[in-house]
Amino acid sequence: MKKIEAANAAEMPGQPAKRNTPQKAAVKHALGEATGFVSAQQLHQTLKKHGSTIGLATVYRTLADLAQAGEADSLQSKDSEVLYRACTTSHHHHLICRECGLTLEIEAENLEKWADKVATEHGFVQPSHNIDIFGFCAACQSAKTESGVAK
Amino acid sequence: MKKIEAANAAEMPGQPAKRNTPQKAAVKHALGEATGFVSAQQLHQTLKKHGSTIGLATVYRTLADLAQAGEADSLQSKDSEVLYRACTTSHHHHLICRECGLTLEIEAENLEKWADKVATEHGFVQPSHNIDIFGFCAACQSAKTESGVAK
DNA sequence: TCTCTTATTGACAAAGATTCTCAATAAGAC
DNA sequence: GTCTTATTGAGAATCTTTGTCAATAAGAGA
Ligand SMILES: [Zn+2]
Ligand SMILES: [Zn+2]
Ligand SMILES: [Zn+2]
Ligand SMILES: [Zn+2]
Repeated sequence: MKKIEAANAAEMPGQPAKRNTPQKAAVKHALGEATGFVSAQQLHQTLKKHGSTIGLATVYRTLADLAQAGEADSLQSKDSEVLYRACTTSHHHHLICRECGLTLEIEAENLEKWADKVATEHGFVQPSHNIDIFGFCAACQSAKTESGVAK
Repeated sequence: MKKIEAANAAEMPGQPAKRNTPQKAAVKHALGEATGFVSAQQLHQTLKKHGSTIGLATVYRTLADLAQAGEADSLQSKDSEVLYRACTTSHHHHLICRECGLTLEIEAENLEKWADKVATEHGFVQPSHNIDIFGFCAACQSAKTESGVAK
């Protein structure tokens, strides 16, 4: 029969208690090692390549948890898959070419502050953000113009 | 045999000439009508509901074109689908609760300028951006704390 | 207006990504 | 150790997005 000793101190209406497992640690570590954004599938491959027998579903679950906990940021790739990045990684944003995919890293101290301030002002905690700028790079720009597809 | 009179003025190495079709117009219109972000599937449903016999693939293709042309912004939903929004819609950003999904609209004139400036400075044209802030709203925050799942 | 070339479309298949199911396993508390 | 149950892995099941291809119809030119 079930023990109903709930009132002690760490769960009740909320979610059940989380457990620490080597799988979660592995995903977290792998995400940290990765440079830039990576997909769940990629991480799974990497982990297996390093000997882990972790399941794909677990990678997805862990990544989703990390994102929800604000420990990872996610982004949508052109290839219709979700990419993740550890939040600790030197934080920066991207300027991406809609045509060729060229990506430049952007830093903006003020922006970081602004984002956190907005969140805080509205009573939100553990703020994080997704900021990406898109456009057509100089190269693709001229390529288009030259080929007559101009304006 | 093919006519090779290319050199006249509007295509050559680039893409073939685009054509205007009622389908494209319909998607564009539906996207404009929509309030906020919508998925390709949603738009397809809406269009069919309004009598259109447009194909799902066409909706996807058109949406992709619009996004590429900078006429629509896209965003990744929690439900792993891509959401689109007509660029004309009064532009603003979102502060989203990672727990309950509560979404607040954020406006920031300076930010818009900043984003466009960054793009321009790096030689990019037709700039657009995705800026979203995440966090846990006050309600979800206290809910967690109370339930002991706190920190 | 009539023709001709070919971009576009729609239905369906195919590919992928993400989630679900469930029996087996193993944290974590006692 | 023992017990409860969160977590896991494998595979099925879903679902979103893309590719295929014959049929259709813009748009340019006659
Ligand atoms: Zn480019
Ligand atoms: Zn930032
Ligand atoms: Zn909330
Ligand atoms: Zn903006």
